Amino acid sequence: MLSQKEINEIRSFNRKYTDRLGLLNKQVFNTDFSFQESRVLLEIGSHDELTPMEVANNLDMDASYTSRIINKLVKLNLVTKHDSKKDARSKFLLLTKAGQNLFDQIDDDSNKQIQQLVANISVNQQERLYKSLTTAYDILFENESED
Amino acid sequence: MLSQKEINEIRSFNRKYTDRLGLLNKQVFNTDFSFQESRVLLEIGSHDELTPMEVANNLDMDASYTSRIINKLVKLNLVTKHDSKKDARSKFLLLTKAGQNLFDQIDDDSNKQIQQLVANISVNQQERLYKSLTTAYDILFENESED
DNA sequence: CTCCTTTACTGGACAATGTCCATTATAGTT
DNA sequence: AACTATAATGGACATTGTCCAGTAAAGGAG
Repeated sequence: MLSQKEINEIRSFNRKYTDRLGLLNKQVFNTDFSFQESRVLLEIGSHDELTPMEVANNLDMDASYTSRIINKLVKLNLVTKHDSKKDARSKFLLLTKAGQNLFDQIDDDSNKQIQQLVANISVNQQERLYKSLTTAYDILFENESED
Repeated sequence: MLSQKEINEIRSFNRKYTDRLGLLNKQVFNTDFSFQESRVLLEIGSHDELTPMEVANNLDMDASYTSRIINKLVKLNLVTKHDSKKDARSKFLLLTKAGQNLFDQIDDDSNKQIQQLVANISVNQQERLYKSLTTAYDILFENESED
């Protein structure tokens, strides 16, 4: 059982860590696309041939909202919809060349975000941070299915 | 220097950890108040006699938006404004009794959120998680001023 | 096949959240 | 007194997110 003091320290970590990531988000990401648009695009690019519904589920977003975002990405020629042969209600989604380029750029920016996060600490401390976070990851998420 | 693989693992931790906290937020918190309202109330309750501007700065929120939230809390009788004797432009803020009650409740809920986070892992693993996160905290934030 | 229920996707309407700019009043400086 | 800066706030608006209902197809059960 965690003590109240330990719980408070974890809460403190959560607050400062999410604040820091939020700040870096604002600094690092291309302002032409909203955070959610980027998330959807990343999701589509990371798992070929997802359906809109799968995107909504994976990102825990409202189906209608997701649909609108996807349609916006389609209008911007970043994503294409294709008819499923198995289920005529479903579409599956692919990135266009431009979508792939944007994907690569967002991916780069995400790397930059981590580099910024550790920019002011020594290489040794970076290694320690990495180990701490992956330990936490393993404890919290190792017995789960997928990203 | 972190390798690309290490950066990806940290990104993966960030994604899953913030997702998890977000989910727990939704489950745990009293729906009568928005997340930002709760943040403002917690901030006012944690540091007596803040001014609206200080709240906005501490939480990195727009001054106008903060002002509106504070005024809503005042209308709900959770917060009172008092004239500053040093600066007639400023007010300072205090929780009412009801505000203090809500503060305590949100504080409880925040503790519950952490308890949920670790509900399915062994006491040993909880200790390891605690150590990992506080190590990360120290590396990232130990040479800073204040919460 | 027909009826019934469920699922995928979407649009309309709206609610909540957040941003930008201007205004008022006071402070602080010269 | 004149000028500049700051605190607080309201108006207008943009963005983000939610809810509900409708359409079309799938997947049964009989």
